[in-house]
Amino acid sequence: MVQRNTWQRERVREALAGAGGFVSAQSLHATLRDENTGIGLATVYRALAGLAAQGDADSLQSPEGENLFRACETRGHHHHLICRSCGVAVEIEADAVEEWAQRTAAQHGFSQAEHVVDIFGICADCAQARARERGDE
Amino acid sequence: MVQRNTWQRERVREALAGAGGFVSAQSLHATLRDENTGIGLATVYRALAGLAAQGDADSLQSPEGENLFRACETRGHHHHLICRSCGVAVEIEADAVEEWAQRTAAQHGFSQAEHVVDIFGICADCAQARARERGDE
DNA sequence: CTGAGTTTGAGAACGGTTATCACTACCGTT
DNA sequence: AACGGTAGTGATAACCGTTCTCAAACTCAG
Repeated sequence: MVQRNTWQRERVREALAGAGGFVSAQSLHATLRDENTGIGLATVYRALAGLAAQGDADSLQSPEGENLFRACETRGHHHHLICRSCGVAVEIEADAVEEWAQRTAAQHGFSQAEHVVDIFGICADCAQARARERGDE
Repeated sequence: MVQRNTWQRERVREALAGAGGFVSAQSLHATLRDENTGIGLATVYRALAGLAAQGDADSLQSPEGENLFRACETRGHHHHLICRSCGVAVEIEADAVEEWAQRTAAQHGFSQAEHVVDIFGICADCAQARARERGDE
């Protein structure tokens, strides 16, 4: 099986890179649809799965159960600080946490430890925007 | 709105406590169905959501996107070390991680930080069981 | 250019979760 | 103990994100 290059895959890669933060496959598909590319939803899912598999994209589950993807600058293992409001994500490295996870797993006799460490919050911009809106509720 | 006590909710609570590790709403429903309780799926979901809301149960998303629930001994915020193979879960406290999460969020201007920190691995028992099976692959 | 074989895209299928709604059962009041 | 307002229940449909299906289109080595 030889992987072939198609313009669709390339567009998905571009769209992902252009998104900036984490985006769902659905919204990525919507974006591409707006550009009249006619790319199918299934293709977007396939492309994203491929990108994630080769490490060009990072994926995580949102609290709502959606899979979110992001083009990753930092190859390899790292974590994210994600804005619940606008989706912007900051890549964070946490050697201390890596170490803690391994140590904790070992202490309890667990092997092959993997961990999920992500922080969700409201970024400074969104916090300001919200402060301005205050007064409705 | 006054919360009423029903035997269904009680059965869900018992079943959850009896499960030991993390279980999905679906499998909990299946278990209860096997006992000829006739409890509906919707009721199981409602009961679990209620338990989770009052802090009597803890929920997390499995990598497959299911919501898993577990009766929690430790009230309040804590994390889990979960066996990928048998589902058994160990409650872990990680003040250092809490602190790290808050600090990291603050450093990047994020507020209202929540975090997801869970470790998945293979527990000692399952690791042994697997070692015994080795030779197939 | 040609042909084998991968990829695509529309829609169906799927699995988990939530909403709907008529009916039931809980529980404070009488 | 009977009553009645109302929260809870359960069968089913609706929903939503994701994956599968399959004929047609496209890619690329030869």
